Amino acid sequence: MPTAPADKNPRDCTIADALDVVGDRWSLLVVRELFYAQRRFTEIARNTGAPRDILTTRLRKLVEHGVIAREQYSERPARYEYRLTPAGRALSPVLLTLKRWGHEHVRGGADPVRFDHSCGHEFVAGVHCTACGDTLANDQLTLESKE
Amino acid sequence: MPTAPADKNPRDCTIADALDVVGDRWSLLVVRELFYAQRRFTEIARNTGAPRDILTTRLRKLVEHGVIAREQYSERPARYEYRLTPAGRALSPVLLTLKRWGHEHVRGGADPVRFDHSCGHEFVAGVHCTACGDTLANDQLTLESKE
DNA sequence: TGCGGTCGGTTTGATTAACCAACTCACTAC
DNA sequence: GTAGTGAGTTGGTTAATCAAACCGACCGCA
Repeated sequence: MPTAPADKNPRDCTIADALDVVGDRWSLLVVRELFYAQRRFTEIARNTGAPRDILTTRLRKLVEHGVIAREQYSERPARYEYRLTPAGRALSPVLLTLKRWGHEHVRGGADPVRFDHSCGHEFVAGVHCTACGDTLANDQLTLESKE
Repeated sequence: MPTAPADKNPRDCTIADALDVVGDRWSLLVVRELFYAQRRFTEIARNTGAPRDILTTRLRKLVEHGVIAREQYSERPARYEYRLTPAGRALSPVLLTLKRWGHEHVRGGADPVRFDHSCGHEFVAGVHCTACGDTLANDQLTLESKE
């Protein structure tokens, strides 16, 4: 990866922007559950392990940032479920690259959860340049900070 | 955040494993700085905005998990710097997908930091299946949980 | 010999957030 | 009418966070 000039204040950076929204212990696990089509508060709480009050604040924050949407599925009693918005669905590359990293560099052995790709093989995420299609290798990126 | 709340992670999942290591507000920003070759405590503190004491605990945790290494670069006075290990370098796909998401779904407008790929175009990260090479599209993944 | 500055932290003390258990409210089903 | 469920709230406690000050070992300069 590229090198950057030493600035004096925290960087103006879209990685930081992304982390402001999903850079805590629970948010990405909530998004994971919604990818698994677990849309209900209680299911999400159970599958993530997040305390219920924290989950409440995280869900609100994610709704506020347009990552998920809260929809009523029952009038009486009032019951709600959560769904990914397009912005939320766009997080799949982040989850898939994290999954691979967690598998290869945190946990050894077999991954307890496998995704199969429509090509017939297990899905393992790789990253490529959307312009030329080449898989990313070391030292191929140059920083172009804009003034 | 440092301590994972007593094994409350009901889903056995390598995404959660990854987040146990880098799923807090500062860790990925630290890794970002190391990608930018900012290796010193003071530089990392300045460029991330992390409080110095928090940075101390995060750096120790990342060393502990093998993401970064602490190396002495001066005997007297004793001075240290941090470097990415191969595991740390393997986080680039996570940072690049987060960067794209932050740009497209959190901040509008131009990305303040651009990477240029060796192909001559701006680098925008895409995700593909490492088996067949196809770019990921919706509804191509099937869950294969193993019991 | 003294003065200012750097580096890599640690300490302090106040604020904030996370956590957990128990509780509510509005129902449904028995 | 008792039990259970879903989606949260509430209260009390612990733990993490933060900004700012402090520290020790140097280094450069005069």
